[in-house]
Amino acid sequence: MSETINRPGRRIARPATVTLKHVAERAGVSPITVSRVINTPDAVSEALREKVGRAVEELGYLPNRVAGALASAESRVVPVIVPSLSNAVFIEVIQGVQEVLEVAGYQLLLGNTQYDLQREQDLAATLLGWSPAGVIIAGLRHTDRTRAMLQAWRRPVVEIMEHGTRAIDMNVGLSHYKAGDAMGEHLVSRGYREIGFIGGRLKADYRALHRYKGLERSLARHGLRRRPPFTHESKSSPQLGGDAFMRALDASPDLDAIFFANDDLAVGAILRAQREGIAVPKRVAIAGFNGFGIGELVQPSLTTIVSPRQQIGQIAANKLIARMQGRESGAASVDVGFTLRVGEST
Amino acid sequence: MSETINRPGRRIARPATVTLKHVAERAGVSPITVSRVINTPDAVSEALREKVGRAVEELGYLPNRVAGALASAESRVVPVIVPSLSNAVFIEVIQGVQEVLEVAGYQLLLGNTQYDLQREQDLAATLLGWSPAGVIIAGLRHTDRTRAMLQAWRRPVVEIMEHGTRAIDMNVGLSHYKAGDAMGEHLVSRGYREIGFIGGRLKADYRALHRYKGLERSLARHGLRRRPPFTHESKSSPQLGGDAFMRALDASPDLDAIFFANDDLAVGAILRAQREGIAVPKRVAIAGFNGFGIGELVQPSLTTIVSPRQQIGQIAANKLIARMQGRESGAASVDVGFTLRVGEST
DNA sequence: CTGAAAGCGCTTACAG
DNA sequence: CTGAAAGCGCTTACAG
Repeated sequence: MSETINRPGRRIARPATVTLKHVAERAGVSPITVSRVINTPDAVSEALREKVGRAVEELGYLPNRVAGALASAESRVVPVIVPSLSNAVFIEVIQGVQEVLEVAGYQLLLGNTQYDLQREQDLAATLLGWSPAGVIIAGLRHTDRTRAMLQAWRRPVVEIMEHGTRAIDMNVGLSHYKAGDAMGEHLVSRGYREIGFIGGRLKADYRALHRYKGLERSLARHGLRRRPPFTHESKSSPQLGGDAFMRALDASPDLDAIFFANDDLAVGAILRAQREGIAVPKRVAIAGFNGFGIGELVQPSLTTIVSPRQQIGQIAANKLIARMQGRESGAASVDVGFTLRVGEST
Repeated sequence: MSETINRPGRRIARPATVTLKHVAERAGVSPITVSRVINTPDAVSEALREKVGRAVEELGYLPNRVAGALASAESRVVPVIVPSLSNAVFIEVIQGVQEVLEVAGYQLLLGNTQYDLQREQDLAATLLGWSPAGVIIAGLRHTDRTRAMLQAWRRPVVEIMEHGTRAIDMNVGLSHYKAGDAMGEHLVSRGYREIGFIGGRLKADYRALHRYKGLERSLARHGLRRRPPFTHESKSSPQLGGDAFMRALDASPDLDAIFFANDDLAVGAILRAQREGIAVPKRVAIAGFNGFGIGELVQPSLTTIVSPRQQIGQIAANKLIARMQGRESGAASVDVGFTLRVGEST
């Protein structure tokens, strides 16, 4: 299956690939025509479609997307750059993006920054080298170079997860600050007065920090005590949530409610409380953020803020595709909002 | 930022991109040299590296990976084709793959077949068009054309999740049949005699079916009653697990143990049992498959089979990279095995 | 509806 | 350690 080609100044052994040219020869048409049959079948006669289709079949031709991308200066690939894959939130967003991209014939190129903005910058540089049709990237916060790079790039960019002004191009997300504030209001309205916050890596996960800040604002509004967050450095998990919960109660026995940075932690706390015989919400109330299904099943069920995760991915992908296809994509910035889901835990 | 180029038979408006040539001019060297500095910096003098590096900086040059891939007939991209993104198992596998690929400088191209082998075939055809360096694909079962396509392809392929003979190339996984058998043996040894199985979409998710078959074999060995599986058509979730659990007990009150196709379902059943006041394992034992962390936190803790998911991804990626770099990758086929984790639920 | 020519931005395989 | 020439497999922008 391998042939050696000899030409002046060149001698290479490449696997004998079936190319557009071979298909064209077989079908007795020009390569251009084959290209058309493949890319814009509607602009071509039925007879041609059939003739070329047969040649494609017989030769087992696989279009070389790389060559196509180089010639057209655009590939049907969309990088999705997220800070983490261990957080189910991003998985659901990716799912939403993937669903929509697939239907439109685009491929998803996965980038994981691990909450590191420098890594994000390197990743963005590499991924832009693929001439993608557009980019979806988590967050509004980037290095100056990343921003400059994406801004200078002349293709659609959607920043997701948080909603704000000053987006590079398009933006789909919600206000984490308002979400934290809303949870604060809920807890206060339920009569809780000694309210704490548990969350990890708040420097990197600044959206979680915004939720904390929102909570703080709400507490300040009611003249309640604002405590520093109980933090940790490992990635969130139910196990960690349970441990952090016990530590926090130990350190601050006066706490009567805890807002967790996410549902993973909060669900872990509820399960741990159950095991330890700590009454929730009687001894201490527990609240989360995300709205994962499991929160409705644990006992007591979890009060949490539901973010429309999959929807964020879908909207972002749809806006991207609209713009890539030259259609209008609606408002540049979309606030998808959030919902407070009150469970038994508060 | 856009220039119009006029040449015989051609007139296009393309954004003015900085290319290798521009960098070469700026640095006063040839494009080949720039290419070397970028791709094999060790094979180049310190002075050159600096000179070229400066030009790259000044011009904000981003290497065009598409052109590179076309010229070298290989891209530093690896498609990972999985049947689902809503199943955490595949997420963890993807995480493992991603970690390893990133370090080696490869990008992950995500493919989701939605448990549809025809879609898998189309996806594989498209993704091979990207001249990837290798392919990771879930399962040993594919359409004949997919198999033929991957077999004819002259680059490394790793089939993951299940272990078996007759792999296309390399294989990393475990025997789901043996896992089901092992769980059967465990349940029988605990004294359970009326053992059921709950799992969905067993035709598509044939690995879950293998676990059921393994259970059946174990039951047959002990002369115990083999029941048809309780199935459903929606995707697995704790919510669904709880519902299916109630339905199964309703339909077959004599059940004294249930093996769930996965931990999502089993955890849901445990939480539901708790709400309904059904004693686990006294009234009915519950077992799962996966080994997710949450299973250790629910009450009673879940007996399950732990599959090394992240490890599967890592091993697969490492084998791929070894082969792509021309190194030996060890055995073509790796059985990663599984562990029975006995909790309080059996 | 169909085709000839040129070019996309790199890398390869030599020679020096 | 460095460079000139050719080519990777497509698509674009015309003309017919």
